[in-house]
Amino acid sequence: MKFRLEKTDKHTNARCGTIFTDHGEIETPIFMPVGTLGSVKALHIRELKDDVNADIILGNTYHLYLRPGTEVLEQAGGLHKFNGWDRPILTDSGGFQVFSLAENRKLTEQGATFRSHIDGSKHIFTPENVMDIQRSIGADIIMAFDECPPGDSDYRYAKDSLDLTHRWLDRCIKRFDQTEPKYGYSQSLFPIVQGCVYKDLRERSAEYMVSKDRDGYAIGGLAVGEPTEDMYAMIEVVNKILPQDKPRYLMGVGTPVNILEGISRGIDMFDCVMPTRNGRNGMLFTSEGTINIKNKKWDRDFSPVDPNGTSFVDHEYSKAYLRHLIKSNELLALQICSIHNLGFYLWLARESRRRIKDGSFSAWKDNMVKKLGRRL
RNA sequence: GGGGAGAUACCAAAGUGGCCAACUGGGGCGGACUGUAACUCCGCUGACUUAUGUCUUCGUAGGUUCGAAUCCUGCUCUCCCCA
Repeated sequence: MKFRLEKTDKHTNARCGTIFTDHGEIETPIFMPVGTLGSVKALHIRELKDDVNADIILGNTYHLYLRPGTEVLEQAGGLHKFNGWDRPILTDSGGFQVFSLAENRKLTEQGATFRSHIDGSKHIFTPENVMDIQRSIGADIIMAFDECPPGDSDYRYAKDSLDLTHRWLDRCIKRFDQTEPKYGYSQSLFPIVQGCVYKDLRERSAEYMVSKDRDGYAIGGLAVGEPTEDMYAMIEVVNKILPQDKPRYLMGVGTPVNILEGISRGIDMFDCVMPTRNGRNGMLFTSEGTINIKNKKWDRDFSPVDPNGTSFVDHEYSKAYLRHLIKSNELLALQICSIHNLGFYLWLARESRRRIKDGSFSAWKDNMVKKLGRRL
């Protein structure tokens, strides 16, 4: 995997570039739809490609390991062959799942033990087996196994957690570098900067990650309960240290405003469940603000779902019809909402890229941030 | 014609003397959701009120009782079975 930095904004730290993988190019800034179980919920690959126009999607180590399991994935020839997606894939390591399944987890130096949410069976993740599993899944970009502490962790906990994440990273890298890809194309391992909301920890973590000289770097442990301003501050702290010539991935973030603020602070890659999950729950993101399509006020609004939208669902369906579908529990509603939201997120990333290129990003972004926070 | 059962809030359905403005579903209204255990979760849903509270409700008209959705009587309506 290679990254080419193409332009940096004059007024902000925003930048654009291209990531080259064996499954194709990714133009940054980019938003990556989340496809936890090997599928972006409610969408066909055709819609992802032709309508949403996603360059890369995510998969999740934790979920895919539990089901269908690495044997099936290996027999299939990797996740790309299994799900038919021939563009790049990134897999998360499962570190976040260990955090979000807090009741069942147990962290030790060796790794994390947890119980399957499917059948209650006991499992262990270690830096080594998480690398092996991600080799079997075969994503183009794979993530280090980290601990993701809660946003309100105290300094002591944050520091111990960070040290553990760093020791685990060394083991991840060792195992990764000792093993080969299984399907004939290359994979890249991204370390994950942690450190909660503590500046010195974040700086130390970023410096440690950079010393490992990998193809790209992720910032994790943000948008996990800490104030938004703290999140922005941490991004700034970390991005001062991360190298210019490598992509930076802000994990799990976020709202459209979060993404614009992230871009203007030098983030290149984002992922978030928000467009799909919130979409399935009736929340639509538009360039004018946020809509709860379930609200009664839309029941006779026959205007298009989003007149400014880029996907066909935005023009083919009306708000009133979409409201009717979601109130009636029709599956089509989930599809329309998900396509719309992903289309919007991808548009937001592409428009940012275009604006960075032509020099109009800063003013446009300030104006967009004002509009995007609105509730319609 | 004979026999039986029942009428409770938007719908369905508990409740058979005080803890009942009334369980529980559904529907309705609103909210939440940030590296997806999520077509999920959480509120509200008689009226007025921020709330305490006050007022009006369990087919209908009376009655018994300190007290009635609950007991008694009349009326109205609905359903089932047999002819």
